Amino acid sequence: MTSRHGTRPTMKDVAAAAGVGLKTVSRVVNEESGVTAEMAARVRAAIAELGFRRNDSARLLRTGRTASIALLLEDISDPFSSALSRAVEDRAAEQGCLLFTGSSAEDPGRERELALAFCARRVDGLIVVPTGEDHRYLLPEITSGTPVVFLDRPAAGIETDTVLSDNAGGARAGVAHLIGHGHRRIGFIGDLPHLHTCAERLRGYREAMAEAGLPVDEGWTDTGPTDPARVARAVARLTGGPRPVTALFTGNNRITLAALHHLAAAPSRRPALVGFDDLELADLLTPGLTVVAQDPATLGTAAARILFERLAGDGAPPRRIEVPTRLIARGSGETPPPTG
Amino acid sequence: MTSRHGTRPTMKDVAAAAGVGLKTVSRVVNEESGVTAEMAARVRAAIAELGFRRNDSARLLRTGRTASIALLLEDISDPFSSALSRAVEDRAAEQGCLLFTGSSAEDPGRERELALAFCARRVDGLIVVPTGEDHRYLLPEITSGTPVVFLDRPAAGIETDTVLSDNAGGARAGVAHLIGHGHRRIGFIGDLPHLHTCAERLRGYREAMAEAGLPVDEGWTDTGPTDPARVARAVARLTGGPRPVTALFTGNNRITLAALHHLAAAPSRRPALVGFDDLELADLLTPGLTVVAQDPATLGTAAARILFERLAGDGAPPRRIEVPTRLIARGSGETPPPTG
DNA sequence: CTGAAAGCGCTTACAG
DNA sequence: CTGAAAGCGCTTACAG
Repeated sequence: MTSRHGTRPTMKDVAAAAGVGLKTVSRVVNEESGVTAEMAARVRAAIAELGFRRNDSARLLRTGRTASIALLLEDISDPFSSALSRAVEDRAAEQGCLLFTGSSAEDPGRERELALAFCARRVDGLIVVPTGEDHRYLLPEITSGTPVVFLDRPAAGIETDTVLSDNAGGARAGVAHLIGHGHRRIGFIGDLPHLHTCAERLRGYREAMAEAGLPVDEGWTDTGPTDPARVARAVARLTGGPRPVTALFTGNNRITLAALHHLAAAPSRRPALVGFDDLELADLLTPGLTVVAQDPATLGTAAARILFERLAGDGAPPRRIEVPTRLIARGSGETPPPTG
Repeated sequence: MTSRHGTRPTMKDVAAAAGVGLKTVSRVVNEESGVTAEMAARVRAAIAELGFRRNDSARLLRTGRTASIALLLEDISDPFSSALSRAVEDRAAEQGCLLFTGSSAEDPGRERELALAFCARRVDGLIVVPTGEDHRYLLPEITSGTPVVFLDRPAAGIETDTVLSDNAGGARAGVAHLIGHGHRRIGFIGDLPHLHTCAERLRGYREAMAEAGLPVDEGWTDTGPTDPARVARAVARLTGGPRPVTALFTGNNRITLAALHHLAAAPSRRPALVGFDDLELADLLTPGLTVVAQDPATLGTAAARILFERLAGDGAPPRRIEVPTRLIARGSGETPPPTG
């Protein structure tokens, strides 16, 4: 191997070393037929001697594809996001595609910047867990032929393929579960109300209450930033006072976490609790945490499948897929309200 | 915007539309100086009209960089991996680099395939959490000028930059903590013993025992695949029989998890427990889980920093960085052994 | 200030 | 079977 540090041999170098034409090298590298054994051997020897490895970026420029897709998440370090990521990666690998990942950190400006950077690289397709409230900036990219699939939340301002959890249905089932265990005064703590997921889960809460003929007190719902202190205040407010709620529905994993921490620190009588999103040690808590679990593997797989169908030429109108959630009863949602 | 579906305008198209030379378009797009305001305006109008967006992949082919790095993990959906990923992504973003991520799924063949695929794309650099036992396949890539940093575990067969947790020191501190609380018979359950992390943590265990003058019984250490059933058997064996251990040190997050599940199901007297790696709800368990926590943010940041220093021309000999761990006492590691 | 030519490392389309 | 030419979309180096 005679490659100098920092200088990679090219097909041209291989061709010169083997004393053949460039195209013959290309044929051998790509295992195309129609090269005599003797020629192929000479080329292979030169490849080994020079330590040649094809530059796929150059190859793909000519080909017109990049054999890569991008996944834009809120935060890759969040368990839900990383589970999505693994599912998307596995589908991409099946298609011979590499995966870019990026975290918007809930910043719409960063989301836009990253999405456009991926498009500028000409990724074959883009999957976005959106944060921003206006995605029209992606319209030119989509029109130009870069398929975009929205995941977990719908796009705002454009019609595109979308894969969502059954947020309203899941929340409805979770709240109905609490009602089924005798609760009448149930609180809802969510994150930012303008986010689709929060709005839908709140809708599910209201539907379950309405279906059971239960009134919803003005003060029983509390939405705002996912800040532990704010969630703690909300829990304290809803479960305190003269007529406290007897059960809580928490709108996502981080809110559930913050609520659990607050409740653990305040050893007064605990409300029943059902949380949206599963947590890793949920079954080992005392009581076990009852959750409405999302299915990130199915969500990610569905988004990737649609993307690759679009890449294969599927030109049907935008699709919207809703993935079911699953109620997992473990104890915290099955405690009855205090008698009297 | 007149771009037809699937056909993107190029600089050539813009040049033709604006009636200027290609290089003038390039100058405007790259905000180079030396273009008259009138020319620039004409170009900008054409860009807007055609919906032109520079193809960065083509640009980077000419430039010789790809402004992308790759992070090869064991499994992006693992919390430790995804935390590393976020840290690396943030450092990459500071450098204007996009990030490829890939999961080897503990398959050395897959690791090799992915690593070489990233190199074939000519990523500017590669960070690898290795699974395989021989990394000499990366030697030609490194020689050719692609810097590689190993993270969490060292490379086998090549000298490269490496960023590790203080595995032995962390385990030693965890086991010493148990000894400090009166335990004399302490078990160690790890994953595959040929993995550097497992070997080092086992070494730390032995050192702590030796430092305290305590013998280590042959049967007190148990290593093998991270399979919940195997871990459960190990826990049952170590904590059962006529002379059970009174405390356990578990070698990583998944083993701790499996051990906790087994102990929760077997309501006999619980051994004291310290686990390597922190878990999200660890503080809410009863008792709280005492852990030796790694610092994935610092690990990922350190690996990325070294990589970018190499890219900036640092030619010093390979470095090895060790990141400290932190003992977090929460209850499970502070229970004394049964008296008598 | 402006632009035609050559080239990044490959593949495509086409002759011999 | 083999290879010279042209081109992917851009930048670099160099004239005008």
